Amino acid sequence: MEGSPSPRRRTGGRSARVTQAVHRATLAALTAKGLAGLSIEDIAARAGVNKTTIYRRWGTREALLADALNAGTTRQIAIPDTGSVRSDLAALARQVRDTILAPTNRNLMVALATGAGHETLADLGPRYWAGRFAASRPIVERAIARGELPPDTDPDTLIIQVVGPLWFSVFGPGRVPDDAFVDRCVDIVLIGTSHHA
Amino acid sequence: MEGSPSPRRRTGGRSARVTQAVHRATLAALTAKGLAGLSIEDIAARAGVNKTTIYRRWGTREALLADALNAGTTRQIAIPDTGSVRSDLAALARQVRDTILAPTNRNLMVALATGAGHETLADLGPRYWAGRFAASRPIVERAIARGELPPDTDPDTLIIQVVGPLWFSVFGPGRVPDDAFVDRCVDIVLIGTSHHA
DNA sequence: CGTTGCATGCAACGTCGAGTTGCTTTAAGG
DNA sequence: CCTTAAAGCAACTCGACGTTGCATGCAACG
Repeated sequence: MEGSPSPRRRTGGRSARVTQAVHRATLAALTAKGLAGLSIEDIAARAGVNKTTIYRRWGTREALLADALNAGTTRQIAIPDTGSVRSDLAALARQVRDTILAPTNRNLMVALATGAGHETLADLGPRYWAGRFAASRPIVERAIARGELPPDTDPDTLIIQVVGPLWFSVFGPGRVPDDAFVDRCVDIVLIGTSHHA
Repeated sequence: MEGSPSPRRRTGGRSARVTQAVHRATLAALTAKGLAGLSIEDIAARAGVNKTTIYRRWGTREALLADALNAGTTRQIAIPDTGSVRSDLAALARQVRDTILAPTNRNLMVALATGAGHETLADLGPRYWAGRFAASRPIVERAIARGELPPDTDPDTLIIQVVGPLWFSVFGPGRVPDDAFVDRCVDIVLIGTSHHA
């Protein structure tokens, strides 16, 4: 069994174009209408593709979402490297704030949080965040190397503590963190981390 | 016009029972299935009520949700008063952590965040959080009175900074904050706040 | 350059839940 | 006990979902 010659699958040209268009359309629809009210027919219309194509290639809405998010969140982000932890973190924090304030990304974050229950979408959040943390980690590592932070500082924990308040204030009470608040978040964590050892 | 005698509305007995049953059923359905996949027919079935009743009394799913949440989130929470900020905040933080870890409340939080866009649901989040902050504020005020915190400390900001990392780590990367992490969040903010002045 | 057959487009269909409507039944308010 | 607001019930329309059969197009291979 399986001895048959590889069945000549078609990955180039049109198929690739369709895949890309559908991925884009899925993310667009997701950020526009949120996870609820995300219909395959809508996505098909946005992508300029027939709905049967989507049904045949992805089957369920969840599978499509998972695939689109995996393909879409691979884009890299610029991590600041200014020479000091304080300004690095401040820049990162402002960047995070601006990101989560944009309605587009808001819906995406909420969708990731919502998907934590679903079988198919459960690992999307962790996967996404693993990428973000991996990218941000150097900030802390450089700081440790410079002697600005204790050597046993855990990068991920520190980042969570800086970014957490911003995140919460936006997604919880719905406040818009101003620059002063952002800087305060950075300072408090730096002071607290240094004095903790 | 409007001179007619008050039209004898019927709020007692059956109507009240129906209202309560529907409210309960709505919250149950919400926490069970999330905001997506929240159908009026399902709610009607859970409440043991005919769906036409719901359609006639509330009209849209959003209006029903708004009403049910407003009625449901009025329940009070116990705010710790142990004699020191540190243990007060630690107790509060653990309480928050346990709350957001329960799938039931998870869905509710996500629903509140999701509703930020909708016209009808937009003010539910802020309203809910205003209640929580009002309840938690005394912890900080007592601390200031005791001289444990600088007099110009803003209670809401401090609470955001303590709770934020917990919230983020649960709803973002999906980590489960252990007691050590929770305590660390409290300590860092207290140290940072004291040294900041 | 021609052939093959995989992937897509297209159209029609069955199914199901949402939401509506007219009428009947129950029970609150007097 | 009477009136009538409010709830129940049944049937209906409508639209979106998802499926299926067939025609078309184009990538892969000779």
